[in-house]
Amino acid sequence: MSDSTERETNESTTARPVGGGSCPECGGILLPDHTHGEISCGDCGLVVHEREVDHGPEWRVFDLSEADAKSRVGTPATLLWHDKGLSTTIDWQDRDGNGQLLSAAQRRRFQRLRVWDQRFTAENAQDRNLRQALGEIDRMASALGLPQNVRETASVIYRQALKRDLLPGRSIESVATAALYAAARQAGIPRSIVEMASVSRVDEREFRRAYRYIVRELGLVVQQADPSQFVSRYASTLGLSREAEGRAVELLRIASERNLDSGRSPVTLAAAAIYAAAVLEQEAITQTDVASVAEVSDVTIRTRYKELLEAAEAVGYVSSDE
DNA sequence: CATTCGTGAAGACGAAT
DNA sequence: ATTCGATTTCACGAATG
Repeated sequence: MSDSTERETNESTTARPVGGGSCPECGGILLPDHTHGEISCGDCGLVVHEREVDHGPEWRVFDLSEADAKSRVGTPATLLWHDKGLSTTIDWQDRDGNGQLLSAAQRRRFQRLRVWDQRFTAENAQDRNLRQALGEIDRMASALGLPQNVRETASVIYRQALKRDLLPGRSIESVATAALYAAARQAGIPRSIVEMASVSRVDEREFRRAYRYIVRELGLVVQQADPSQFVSRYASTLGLSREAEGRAVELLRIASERNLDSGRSPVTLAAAAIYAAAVLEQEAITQTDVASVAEVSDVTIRTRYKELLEAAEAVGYVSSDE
């Protein structure tokens, strides 16, 4: 786990741009985005790392996802492999109930039956899995007010996790939550980890673990959430003015210029900026109010909002009084 | 009296060894 | 598996208004 793990609060991981290639999910053309150093599928919009995609005839992988990378060679037969053939219900031996060998014609016949048997059990199991997951994604997305396109992206991510056999050992619910969280961030309308956990049936810990896992294994590119994306939502539930909201965003911009945002949670920064902006606009809200809306502690707001104000003064955005 | 401020200790987490 | 560093939180008391 060297370079592909990305702290939620950190900058995006590096990826080398490349042209061509096809989407591992839907087979569409991959489009390089040079400004972000990432690649996305022109058809389904999935964002993937270049690192794990074909770069030529050589297979060269630098981290521990070698097995996954190799799994991309050859036909995608994962549909048939969901249980690794461990639960075959038709005996593999070409013998009848008395141990006699079957005739050639019967052997062929049973061979076909086996194939169909596996297809049915595999597809049914995956269908059930997918149906439940999609239902959960829909439910959580509604509760969080996330639009349809985010749900679709989440379902694409979930399908890929399912296809890549990432589900065993993890609950459907945790992966569904993780997929939705990632999709919301990719769409630029993030929800906080706490918000996700509050509508999910799994706790924060489990969902975070699943999220790390699928991001790493799927090579998902999820940019750092912009703190200002939380501002308008929190500001409006607090009943702040447009002016205060604008100031909060400006404070965040200044903070980011001075690298005050590295290593800090976007939610914390947003909360601090909102409070600082309210002070500047002389709108009466308490640290506790902001803390409860953003679901961070008031202590953290204290430590951050002063930093923001200092930075703003240094730039001359506000004078030292007020 | 409510709110804000300051501080030390503690928990959690990712990164590195 | 354990350590390390940074961030966030908790708990408390003092200051402010």
